[in-house]
Amino acid sequence: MAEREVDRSVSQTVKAQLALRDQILSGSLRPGERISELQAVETTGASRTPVRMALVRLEEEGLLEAIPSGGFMVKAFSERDISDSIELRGTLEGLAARFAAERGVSARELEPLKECLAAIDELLRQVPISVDAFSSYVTLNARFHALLTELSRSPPLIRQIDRASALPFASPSGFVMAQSALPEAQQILIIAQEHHRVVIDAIENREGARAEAVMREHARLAVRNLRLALRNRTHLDLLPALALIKSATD
Amino acid sequence: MAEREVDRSVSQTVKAQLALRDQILSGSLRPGERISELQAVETTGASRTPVRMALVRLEEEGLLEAIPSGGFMVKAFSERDISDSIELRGTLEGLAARFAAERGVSARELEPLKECLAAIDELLRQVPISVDAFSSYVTLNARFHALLTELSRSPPLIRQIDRASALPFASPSGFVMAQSALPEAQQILIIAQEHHRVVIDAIENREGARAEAVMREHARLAVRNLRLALRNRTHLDLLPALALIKSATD
DNA sequence: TGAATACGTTATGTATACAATAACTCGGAG
DNA sequence: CTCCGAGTTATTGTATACATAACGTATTCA
Repeated sequence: MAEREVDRSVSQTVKAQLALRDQILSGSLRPGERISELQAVETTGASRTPVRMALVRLEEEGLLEAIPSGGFMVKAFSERDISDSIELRGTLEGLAARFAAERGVSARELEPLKECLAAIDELLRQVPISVDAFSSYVTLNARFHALLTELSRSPPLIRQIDRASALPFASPSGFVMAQSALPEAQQILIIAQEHHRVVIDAIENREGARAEAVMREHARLAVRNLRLALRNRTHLDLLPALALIKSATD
Repeated sequence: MAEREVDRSVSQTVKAQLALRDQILSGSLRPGERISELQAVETTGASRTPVRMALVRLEEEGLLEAIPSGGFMVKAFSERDISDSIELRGTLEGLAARFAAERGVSARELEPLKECLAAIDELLRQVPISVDAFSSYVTLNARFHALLTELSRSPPLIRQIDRASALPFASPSGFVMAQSALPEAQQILIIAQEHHRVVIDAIENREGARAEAVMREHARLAVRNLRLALRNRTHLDLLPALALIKSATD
């Protein structure tokens, strides 16, 4: 064995996967760029076998694309790919909300959602919102969406939503950060929070159709805001996740 | 190198993946059963590295589940998991139909869909439908759904639908075969065909909401029929794909 | 001078050896 | 008789060596 430093706390495969994902999302690896296994071995510290397993997982996750002649490259996305992904996720979350409403949710299960809601309310009281508060918002928002998804009690649906969220631009942190650069950010967040409130209310009152509708509207709001953010390209360098957008790199 | 027979026409990884998937779907490997790598090496003819890559892919595909202590087991599904997956797929196909309607589709692009429709009409003229005709129907139906999905022109959505369809019970062949055992099969297929007709009409007339609604109804029909099929357990041994249902194995 | 082919280099696909961990069994003690 | 523990075995995780295919470069021929 070489002088390789082996971290036994997590598996080499997971370590490599996280490291490579970071490199992709941070923009170290550009869209369309081929990923060299040897290079990945050096940067991640794992050997080729776990690196290859990580590459396969990232391909299935949608961040990488297999090259026919062999190997993998960083996938490139169009602006429409991204807005479609957001709408897709909203559609799935709408289904989750409807399932939750139709199948019934106890007050105890709604408790953490309401706590999340209250915490976000607290943050939004700041005008204008600080960068730190925005960072907290991103975390809380992600937590809210994850909890809501769980309420569906449908493992296949939860799994699929996780997949849809794996695409970074569709993840809360992705598009919420995009919105943070906008002057309209505060107003947007207030509307989004209103959606959160309505979906909980609809679930409590077992109104499946209303719960579904508001989550879809929530996604449409996000799509509109993404478009706005992409028009204001001046702020886009703040958004590493959006480095994946093909057209932005040209 | 041992006396191993190496088939160089396809990659060992793909070969192993196909072989293992077959074993799972055919019921050779039962739900909850642990998959031994060594055993998989023997049955697939590939070595451990490609076998492991195949296992990772099948896990991402949803057929396998990682065991915390290491290795993989065949995933087990409840009846609700399956009906949820069908509804999930219907929801995604509804979105695809809406995208197609809203974004517009040329007559030329609709041509293959209409050919598919006509071919199915031809099959359904037989009363009662033969087993061979049913087999053809499964193929044609899968083709119709695939073509419809393509019309959305949304790579992320197409990808996600493929994923949702990877779960065999949600795939056309899976649940359509389940329906084939039912005495009501013929009537069901006629209604399903009517849905196909409506969605094409809606797309032609650029009625997004109607296109989406009919695909969702299409899925709800499938869910109802799956429930019917599961009540008639006498026919279920004909349906290897449904061997994945947890409760059916008890 | 340009194009095509052959050769060399590099990177991926595959196989296997080695290491570490988890499960199982057997034995002993309470 | 049961429960706990140590040893052993089997299986997975990791590393690396080898095979093969693709790409780039250089040289030669037209």
